[in-house]
Amino acid sequence: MPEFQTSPGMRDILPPESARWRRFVAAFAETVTAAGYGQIIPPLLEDIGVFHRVGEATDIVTKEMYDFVDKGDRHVALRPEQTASVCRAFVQHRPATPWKVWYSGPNFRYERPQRGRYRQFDQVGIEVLGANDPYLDVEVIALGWNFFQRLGLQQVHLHLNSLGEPENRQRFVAALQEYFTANIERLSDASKTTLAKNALRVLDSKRPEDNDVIAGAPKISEFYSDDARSHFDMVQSGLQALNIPFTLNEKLVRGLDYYRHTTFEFVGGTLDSAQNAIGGGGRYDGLVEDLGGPPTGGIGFALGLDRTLIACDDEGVFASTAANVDVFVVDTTGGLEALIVTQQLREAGISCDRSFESRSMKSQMKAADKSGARIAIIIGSDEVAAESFVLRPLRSEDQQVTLPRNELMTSIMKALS
RNA sequence: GUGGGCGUAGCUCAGUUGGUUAGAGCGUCAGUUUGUGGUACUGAAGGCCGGGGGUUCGAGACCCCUCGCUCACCCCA
Repeated sequence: MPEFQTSPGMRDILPPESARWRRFVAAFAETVTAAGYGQIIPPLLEDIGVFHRVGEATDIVTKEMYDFVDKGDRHVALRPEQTASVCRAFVQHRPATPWKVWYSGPNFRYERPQRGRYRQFDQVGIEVLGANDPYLDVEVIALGWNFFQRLGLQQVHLHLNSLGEPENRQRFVAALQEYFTANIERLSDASKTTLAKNALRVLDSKRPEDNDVIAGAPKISEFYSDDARSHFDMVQSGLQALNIPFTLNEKLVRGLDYYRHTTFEFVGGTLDSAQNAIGGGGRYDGLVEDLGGPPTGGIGFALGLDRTLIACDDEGVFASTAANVDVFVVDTTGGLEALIVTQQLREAGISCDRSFESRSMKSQMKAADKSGARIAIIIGSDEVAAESFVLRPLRSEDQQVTLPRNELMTSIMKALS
């Protein structure tokens, strides 16, 4: 074991996996920029109040934040998620609405790591601020859906719920509180603790002994106002119009307190572990106001990179690919020829690589093969003397040819085209 | 934070009831006469057996502690 290793829950993303990450983010960026979303790059660090304001009763904010006091006595925290930062940015800069943005990058939560759950984990996501149209909810969900399709995922399930308006939600929570309190002896010990903090979250319990009690609990749908119900109806009919399948799930309460109306979660079909939620989001009207801004509707989602890639692996799609170059330069005269030729090729926009440390030709040819290059340029003492070079195809049966050095660039361009 | 499993070469793993210089495959590097890859053969490098302490004549194997990974709870992406 080396003396130093990555901190728990944090890891190095090495090639070729890192290239896959880049392609993932690029695919996401293309999907959402094509829908009019611009990128926001918020800081990793925020005043801790930004996060406190949005989730007083959640573990994410109360127990899992990486927070510290900086040299200027500011109490700051590494962001545990990006929605709060986006809303803070909205309040700070007051862009024209509707403000449609996307982001990608790492977030930090101090949790016990396990597969698909890391202390530093990457998410991509979108947020829209300043519009309440239920069809916007549908657009947002559809963009997430489209992205999964684009990756090639076939077994993603969309779970959908509505938490109604704040007042509906409050009455619902009160009813839950009353119900669970009346049945408290039937709850698991862990759920009793949860109940004391947040009755809503008891619905999330995965402990089998809680199943019966939860099944008999009040339903949020019994508490919807007319507006909440019609908003939700429009979301559902919009999804149906787009042929996006979904499952209504009244137990879907989400982890953060700021959600109103529509909430949804994307679940990987092949993942049966506890980390099967690959993405989720919802409407959070009121969050901007909590951060000191005007009343502003908002909706968005975040997708976990790791979990989505795990789902990709399980389905055998969006595979990791090795970095390849087009040309490999073999130089047995000491390396200066390779130095010059690779420079020329790169200036011409042709990807190429070479060996170092004057290895044997055989060794360099092996490296050429492994590099994925389609052609090798071979330069030995004969070629230097004759001002020529050997162009050897590596992926076809074609014979290698010896050509004058001044035809190097044109012949390679031709061979690659 | 709570509980279970695991921790041997870069990677995947073997290591018999504790017994002498710790093994394999893959990978890496080098060779298989003359300047040429993918196959084959040969060889080499590479391990304080996660770390610390203990039991023992003797520990990779047993015990304790610790660190890390992993699974479940919890939480959530």
